[in-house]
Amino acid sequence: MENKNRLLLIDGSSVAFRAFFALYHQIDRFVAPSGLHTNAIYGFHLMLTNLLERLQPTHVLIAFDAGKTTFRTEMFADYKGGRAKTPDEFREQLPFIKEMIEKLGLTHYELANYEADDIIGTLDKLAEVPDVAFDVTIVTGDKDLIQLVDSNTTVEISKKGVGEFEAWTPEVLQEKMGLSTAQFVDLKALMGDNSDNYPGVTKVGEKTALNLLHEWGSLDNLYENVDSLKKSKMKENLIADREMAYLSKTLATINVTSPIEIGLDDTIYHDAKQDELLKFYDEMGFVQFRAKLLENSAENIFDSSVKKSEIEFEVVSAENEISVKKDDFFYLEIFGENYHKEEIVGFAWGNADKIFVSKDLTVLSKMDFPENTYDFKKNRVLLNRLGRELPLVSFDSMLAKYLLSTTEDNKISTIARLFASENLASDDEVYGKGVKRALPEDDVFFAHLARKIRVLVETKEKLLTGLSENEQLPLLTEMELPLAEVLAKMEIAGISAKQETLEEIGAENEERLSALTAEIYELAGEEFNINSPKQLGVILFEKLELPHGKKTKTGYSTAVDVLENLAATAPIVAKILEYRQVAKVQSTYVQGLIPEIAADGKIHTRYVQDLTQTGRLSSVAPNLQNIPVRLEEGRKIRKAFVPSADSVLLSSDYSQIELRVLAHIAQDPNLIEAFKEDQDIHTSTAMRVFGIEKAEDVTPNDRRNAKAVNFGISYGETDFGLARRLGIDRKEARKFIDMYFDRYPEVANYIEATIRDARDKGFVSTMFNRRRKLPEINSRNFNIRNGAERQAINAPIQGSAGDILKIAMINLNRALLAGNFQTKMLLQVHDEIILDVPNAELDEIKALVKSTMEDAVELSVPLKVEENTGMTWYEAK
DNA sequence: CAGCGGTCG
DNA sequence: ATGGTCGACCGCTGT
Repeated sequence: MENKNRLLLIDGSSVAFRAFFALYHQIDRFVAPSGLHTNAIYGFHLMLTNLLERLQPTHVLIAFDAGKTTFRTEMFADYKGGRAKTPDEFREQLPFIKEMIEKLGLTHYELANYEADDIIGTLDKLAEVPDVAFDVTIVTGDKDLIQLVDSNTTVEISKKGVGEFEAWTPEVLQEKMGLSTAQFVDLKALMGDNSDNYPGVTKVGEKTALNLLHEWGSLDNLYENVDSLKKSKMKENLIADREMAYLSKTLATINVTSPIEIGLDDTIYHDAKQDELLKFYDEMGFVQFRAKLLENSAENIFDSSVKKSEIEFEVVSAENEISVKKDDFFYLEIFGENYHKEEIVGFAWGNADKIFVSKDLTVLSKMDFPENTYDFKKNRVLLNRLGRELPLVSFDSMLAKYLLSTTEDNKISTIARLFASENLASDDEVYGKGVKRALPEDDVFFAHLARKIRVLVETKEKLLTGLSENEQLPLLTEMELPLAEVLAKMEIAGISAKQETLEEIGAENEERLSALTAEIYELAGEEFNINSPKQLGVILFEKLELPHGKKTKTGYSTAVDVLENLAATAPIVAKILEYRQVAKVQSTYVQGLIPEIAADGKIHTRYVQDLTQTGRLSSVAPNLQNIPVRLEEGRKIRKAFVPSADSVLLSSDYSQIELRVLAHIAQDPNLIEAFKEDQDIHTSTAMRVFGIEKAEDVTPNDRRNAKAVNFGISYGETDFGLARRLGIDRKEARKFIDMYFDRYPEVANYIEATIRDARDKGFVSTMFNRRRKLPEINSRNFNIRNGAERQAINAPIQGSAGDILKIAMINLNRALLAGNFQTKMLLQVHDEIILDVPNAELDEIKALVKSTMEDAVELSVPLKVEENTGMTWYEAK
């Protein structure tokens, strides 16, 4: 297999046509400076780069149809007749596609009187010479070429979009249609081809044709035995259309001996013609491709010899005098992500005139730090480990970029791609990936660090301008930056976790797991891996023949809702559910958390501040925002989290913050009233939606239904989803939702207005101007568009709630400092804060936290905070 | 590395 | 008719 030649054959005509329609909806966005439409050119390029990267071919040929008339039209005048005229916007792009192919270092070819298919078939045949050993991949939009699949040839049919292909091999053909390669043409002979406009046999479509071939094996054999068919309309049609069937077969058959004037050697994949390609991209207005090409990287698929622009820097060590200007940028480098553990491997600072780099950590203990950085929180934690307190900066490029757009990551190389004049190689490219990751030679390493500084310096103004245009500057300077300082403090503090407690739980779990395993094997009658959904599916739904519900892409679903329906009738299922519960706690929370306890007996999570689409935080290594609470089984884990000496844990959480935010944003009078009067919101909704007069007449079931509706609304839930979740009739669910909107009309208006606004502007905003872009909101794909609409409804609600807690944390941090308290914030879990409170401060702190959180912002409804204390996190809930 | 499953708000 | 609830992280399996 190794060193094999790989030939990629592309049906250029059909792929270009696909590309044209894939991006047709955005045709007005794809216009070159000259006015030429470029959607097909652009899409073709995308498909091409995708294929080249994935398949790594050594030889490539892109074949095109030569013109309207071919040998096939001579045989059958109507061949490809009746087709709609190709759109002018498409035809005008074809010459440019061919030009682009040449500049990319690839070959295209067309031949008078023959179709692209025939060129491809002929080359495919040439590549079959035994000792040349080619792997051939054919890419097309047209199923006809499937007739070429064999052990060396795969045919990929382009599906939706520009990146999706369906691979056909002899095995796939057998599996999907029950046909051999040779039978494929007979299929076309019988069923004809609508788009090529040859009819095959009257009234015979794919289904009938397949049945006939499965029975008779081939067209020839079918016609040899046609008389023995029992009398039917189909028999008459077969006999009457015999000639047309054979003509169709001829038309469908690809000519693999076309008189082409090129050979395999002409298709060798050369390097791109860089300068010409750049010029071409400029003409087309392809900024992204241009940037990608300029990105001087090993990964660059065109050419790895792109010149990097020079970078100047000075290497500094402890003996040197250290010069830092206030408005310099600085940047600390570590290998890996976990700045609580990893060492600083280098750092840099500077401005547009002068950049300094160093590896000497003693420099860090002496230098003053400037006011601009990238990822303040990381720098604060790293320097804290060196015993230095990094003063708060005034600008953080990572946070600025995150606020501007959450669609991409916020790496410096990404910032460069979007905002700088020149791209920056990614860390993976410079340092290597996985086991190969290593510190490069000093000159390479320092140059990379210096380039990072150069990008940060160059892009600051653009980022600031962007924020200012969006009215997001306060979000950076008054929210994310001060928050970064608070989060750093929390991460550094960590939360004490008792390994013994986890081990005790672990030992218990192990015993239960082995007992459960034995019982499950007994009930199954054999041993298998209970953790494998695949093996489990076979046991439950094949061996034990339990009724299977939904299926997944890879087999039967064994998800909890499926199993719960079976638990009552099948004892093994109940045991499996119990096993799953224990196994989850054991692997993720016992075995997962123990190694995360640091030498100081604490767990130091990292809050990722620049990730979520809505503005929430996330927590990693470990995630302390999903410690079990719902089921007692897992909730025990919380017993391992304890306060420091002479202190307690205080947990303060906002009650119903998202619904309160919804009430405020939507300005719905009924919802506002309910919260103002401090009614139980689910009971209140039950009364309004179900028309119940007195609160005491609301049954637990009514309240449960109302609660489901309340939550579902802010997610944009449909009647189908609500019905499934509540186990009720879909019609009834519809009634609930309609009644809800009737009783809370402004909520209905909010949803409608938000979606309209999103369509209009392409993004939605929180109360504090945090944005979420929604590029899919105008998608023509029903599912994608609906998904974006639900995100549009939810993001301002979830995001505003997140913003409010961030404000509360900042204010609380200030209040704790001002009051000189020893109390420490430890954790944040989306709507709650967990604090370590010395007993002596408890009363005062409880009041302070509550008021700070409740007064974080003034809404049309009051914010309400509930508190719990305990000697473990388990008790403080 | 993707897919499944499960944990949280 | 379609598919049908938002936002996250992590462990295990199987290729």
